[in-house]
Parts: sequence; structure tokens; C-alpha cells
Amino acid sequence: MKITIKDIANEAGVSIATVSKILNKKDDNISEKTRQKVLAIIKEKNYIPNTIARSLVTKQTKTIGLVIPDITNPFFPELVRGAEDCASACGYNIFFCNTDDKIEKEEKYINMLVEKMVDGIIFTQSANNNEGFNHLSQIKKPMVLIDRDVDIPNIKGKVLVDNFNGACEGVKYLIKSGYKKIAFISGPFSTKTSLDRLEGYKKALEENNLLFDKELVLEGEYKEEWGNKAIGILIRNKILFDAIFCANDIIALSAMKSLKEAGMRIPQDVAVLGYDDIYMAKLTDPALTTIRQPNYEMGYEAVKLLVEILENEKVENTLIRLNTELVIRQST
Amino acid sequence: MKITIKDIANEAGVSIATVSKILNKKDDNISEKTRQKVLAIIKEKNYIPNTIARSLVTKQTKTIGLVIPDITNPFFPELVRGAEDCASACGYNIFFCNTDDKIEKEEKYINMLVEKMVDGIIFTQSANNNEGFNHLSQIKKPMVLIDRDVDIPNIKGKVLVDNFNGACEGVKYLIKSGYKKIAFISGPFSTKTSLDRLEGYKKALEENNLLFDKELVLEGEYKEEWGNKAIGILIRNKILFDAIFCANDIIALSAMKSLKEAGMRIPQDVAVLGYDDIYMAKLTDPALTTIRQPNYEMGYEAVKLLVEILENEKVENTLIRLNTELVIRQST
DNA sequence: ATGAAAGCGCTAACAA
DNA sequence: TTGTTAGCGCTTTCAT
Repeated sequence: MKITIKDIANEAGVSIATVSKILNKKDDNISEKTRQKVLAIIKEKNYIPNTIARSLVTKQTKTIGLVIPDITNPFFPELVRGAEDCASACGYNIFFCNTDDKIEKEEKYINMLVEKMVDGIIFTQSANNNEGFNHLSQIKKPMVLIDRDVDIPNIKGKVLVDNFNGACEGVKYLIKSGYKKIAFISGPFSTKTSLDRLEGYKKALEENNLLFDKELVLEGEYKEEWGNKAIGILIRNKILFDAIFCANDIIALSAMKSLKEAGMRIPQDVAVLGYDDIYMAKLTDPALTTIRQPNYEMGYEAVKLLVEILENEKVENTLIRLNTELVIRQST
Repeated sequence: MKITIKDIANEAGVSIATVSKILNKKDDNISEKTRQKVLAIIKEKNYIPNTIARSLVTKQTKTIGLVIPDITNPFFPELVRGAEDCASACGYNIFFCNTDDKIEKEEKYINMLVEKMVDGIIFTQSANNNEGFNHLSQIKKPMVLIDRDVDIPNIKGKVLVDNFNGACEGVKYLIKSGYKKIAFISGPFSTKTSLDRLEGYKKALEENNLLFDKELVLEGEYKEEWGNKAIGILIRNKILFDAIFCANDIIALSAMKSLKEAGMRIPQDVAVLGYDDIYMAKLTDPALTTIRQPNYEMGYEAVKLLVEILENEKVENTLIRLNTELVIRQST
């Protein structure tokens, strides 16, 4: 049988109110003697307070929902880890949800989260849908957006990455290393992320007086297969290039594979620059030069921000923009 | 202001009991007319029941704790994804925890989970500690163990992988392909997992009348660096080998890197066999032959089993052993 | 310094 | 067929 605050009170010969006060450190005017006695009994009986009951009255669950597309995508584990670490440090627990970029799933999970009375939600918007936010707009829970920038009405904060400068810096490095015909194997232009990187790419060319050639820009998906396909297109269309800048590391890896299969040497014949710096980037052959996204920090900062919003109203509508870092390895 | 069951009852001109019954589909003897009316109002008011309040009385939260070492380790995302998918399908939510193989963290999280009143816990035991289960033994929540086999008193079920046969099959394949001096770059022998694989390795040798040479077995950690180190040891000690069987894919990748740096060609000079089949295995160069662990299924089956235990007492003490699958690629 | 009591939103036995 | 009521375990106000 589960032991409750009442059992403790009985055992100690005090009221449950007293026990509750001690439990919540609102024990300014509780005699040290009873405090010690109660504490001792709590320990002895191995009493664990029932958070559910507490939540019912305090209206907060110390729980936050984390909604991402897919933990299986190497981009997310670090982010999730960062979020979890911060949550744990702040005394929060995390409900974890994968939406697969599907609106129905988003909707279902958001509902579940609201039912479970989470205090707030961390949300990574699906890549696809820039329309149907109706379901999201209705939610009154504080939300902070992460990684992908979209305009949803009731957002309380955003944690984004400076994709423009990240891409720009990376491409500049490529140029400085002597590469001139740099292909950009991009993600979908329906995302701000891809658009920003494209701008960064253009800026780098411009600053170095290189002409922007739209043949060198290929729009695709943030998926492994796209790297392979893109190289196919480039080669088939006999487009000349001496370097490729990939929208993420998975694409870069699969592109590297295709490049090798086509008999090109990396980085002698063509340089490869990735984006993200996933775990595997350092283990590839050659090790991948890439623009590191601070994924762990992103997750961490997002819940930090959310907790701040939750615990002291003021900080609403904050935008945190994190910087990338160029990690130079052997593929360039 | 949050809208409650009372508001619905008022609006509909019925009692809260009636609304509750309809909500819980215990509406056998509620007239279709009131049912419709109430349902309509629920919809109109966009009423979302408060699960917290419900849990307080029903004593179940429809919530499961998932405790793993580290989501950042490529082994876990698929497992977590499987767990989450099944949970979601069964109407459960998942609290997600990373312990970093640290006992204190395990303890802290388990406590948090109990406080949050999870219905059950899915647990991957830390690699290191075969001692201090005191904290775990005290927990009365149903627990199912996953991946790593240890004997903890109050476990209600286990989902494991058949490491013996997995390793055996893999090594046999290596032998059949003509490799004779197969090094085993193992994980720590403090884990049953590693021990089982070692036995499988031995069995395969034996069945093919090859002598077991303990110089070819190196015990280390399930960490990337170990692959690199192990190759170093092998080479430094001038131990001859024409194939390596690695305890997991990360080790295999880092070993492949070292091998190449030492000027050996894969698979001509030395074959590399991994274990796990992580996402990246197919993207390496050459693509890695590996023994696929059914990680997704493992996670999925674990929560399925837990839910069964939770919802109909009978199935206690079940052991589910999943099979591996040899995935042949270009590294052998 | 301590306790009585109301109430959080809901379910479930029992009454009507 | 529907409603009344007693909790679930806790916090918090207000007395004492």
C-alpha cells in the first residue's frame, strides 16, 4: 500500500498541513523539533510525495512536452539530450513525441500533451506544412519554437541558428581554399533554414566576386537519398563543379559515396562541405568538414528559455540565435 | 480560464456524473439524446479532460518511464523510437531519461518517475554496475528490462537479443568467405552481452575446426575510441589477422579508419564485421557488413510487453528474445 | 507554531 | 436514465 502524507502526519502526531509545509520548505514557523521528527519519519517510511495530487492543486506539473519530427534522424539526438539535461537540471520531466512531419500526429500529440497538463511545449515545426496551424494556434500552453523558424501566432520564444552566417562562413572557407565552382545541394526552399543558407552562399560568392550560377543550386530534401540523387543530376547534366556544399551531413555522406563511385577523389577532385556535424562526421573517410550546429545547446537553451517563461512571466517573445562553427577536417 | 467537466454539465443541464460517464464510454444507459447534446457541447467548447484529476482517482497515469544510458549513442534512437511508437499506439506517453550509466542519475530519475506516478518503467541497465540495485529493488512499479540482461529482483519482463547466435552466424559467414584469423574486438566482459557474443564467436570457430586464439580477443569498451585503440594493439603486437569482428558499429567504423590509415584495404586485406546496423553503417566506405540488432522492435516489444503486464496481470515474467540478422555489405 | 477545512477536476458507488 | 456524494492526495487560507 502506497504511503501518503496522512500516514506521515499520523505517525508524527501532527496535521497533514504541517507535513505539507515541511515538504514544501514553507516551514519558517515550524519548530525545529517537529521538523526533525517529521523529516525522520519521511525518511524512515521512504515516503514519496504524489506529484499528481500536488499538480491538481498547484496547476503545474513540472513537465514539458518535446515535439520533434524523428529521433532517428541523426540531427535530433543531441538536441533532445540537451533539452533533457536542462529539464532535469530545472526539476522538469520531458514527454517525448515524434511526429514524422505529419500534421495528424502533431495534432494528436499536442492534444495528448495538453491533456497530460504539461506546463509548456518545445516544438520543432514540420518541414512541410506552412499552412495548417489552426490546431496549434488554439493551444494556450507556452510554446517555444526550435530550429525551424515559422510564424505561429502564440509562440512565446524561439531558439534558432544563424544559418545565414554559418553557410556564408563555410562557403567563404571553400573559396579561400581555392575552390571556384561550388555546388549547393540544398534542402527544400519551403523552409526558412534552406533559404537563409542559400543567402549565405550567395553572399560568400558575391564577396569574392564569383558569379552566382543557378545551375549549381539544387533543391531537394533533408534526406540521405538526396545526396546521391543530386550528384547524379550534376554529373548527368555535365555541370562542372569542384566542390559541393551540402544542406546537411547525411546528404554529404551519401554524396561522398556517389562521388567516389563516380571515380572522383575527395578532396583532390572535389571538396565536400557538410552542415550539422553529426556524430558520424568525424568517422567518415575522409573525415567531413562541416558547419557545426550547436544542437545540444539548442535543446538546452530552448528548455531554459521555456522554464524562464514558465517561472517568471517577463521574458516572453525572446529570440535566441545561436552561432555555428566551422569544423575543418579532411574533405576540403 | 480552463473549462471543466462542471462547465459542460451546467451548459448541458445534466450532472457531472453523466458527463463523466459519456466521456468514459460507460454510457450504456444514457439516453442517446443527452449523449448527443453533451457531446455537442464538449466539441463546441473544445473541452479537454484533465488527465491529472482523472489519474488521481483511477490510480493510473497512462504514462511510462523510459530509462536509457544516452540517446546520443547511435544505438538508442531506433530503440526509443520503437518504444515511443508503441506507447503512442497504446495510448501511453513516455517520460524520457538519460542516465549516462551513472548510478546517481539512475536513482534520481527512478525517483522522479515514481513521483510522477508512471504506470511502469522500461529500463536499460548501466553497463558498469552489477552491484547497487538497492534503489531499484525498492521500486514497486512494474519494470521491463531491455537489451542488457541483469538479474534485478522485481523485474516483470525482459526483452533481449540473441547475441550468441548473432555473433556465431556472423563469424561463420566470415569463415565461409575464407577468412581464417578473425580478431574479436569486444566490449566489456562484465556485460552478459559481450560474454554471449564471445561464446558465439568461439562456437563458430569450433564448428569450423579453427583454433581459438586468445590473442585475437581484445576486451574494451563500447566506445568509438576503442576501435582505434584495438587496431593499434593488434598492429603493435604484430598479431596477424585477416578479419575483425567488432562489438558494435561505432567501434567498427573507427577501426576501419585506423585500418585504412595503416594502409590496409578493406575487404581485400582485412574484412570488417560490425554489430548493430546503425543508420550510418550503409553510408560508410566501404559499406559495413554487420549483424543487425532489431532495435526498433526491441523498444516496441518492450513497451508492448509492459502494457500487457499493466493491463492484464497475467503475463508476468516474460522473456522475449529477438533474433539478429546478418546484413551483408562491402566490408567483407 | 499548528491545525481545520475547503477545494483542485475527476470517477464510481449508490440512490433515486 | 440520471444525480448525489464521497473521496483520490495534496496545498493553502484562515483560525487558533
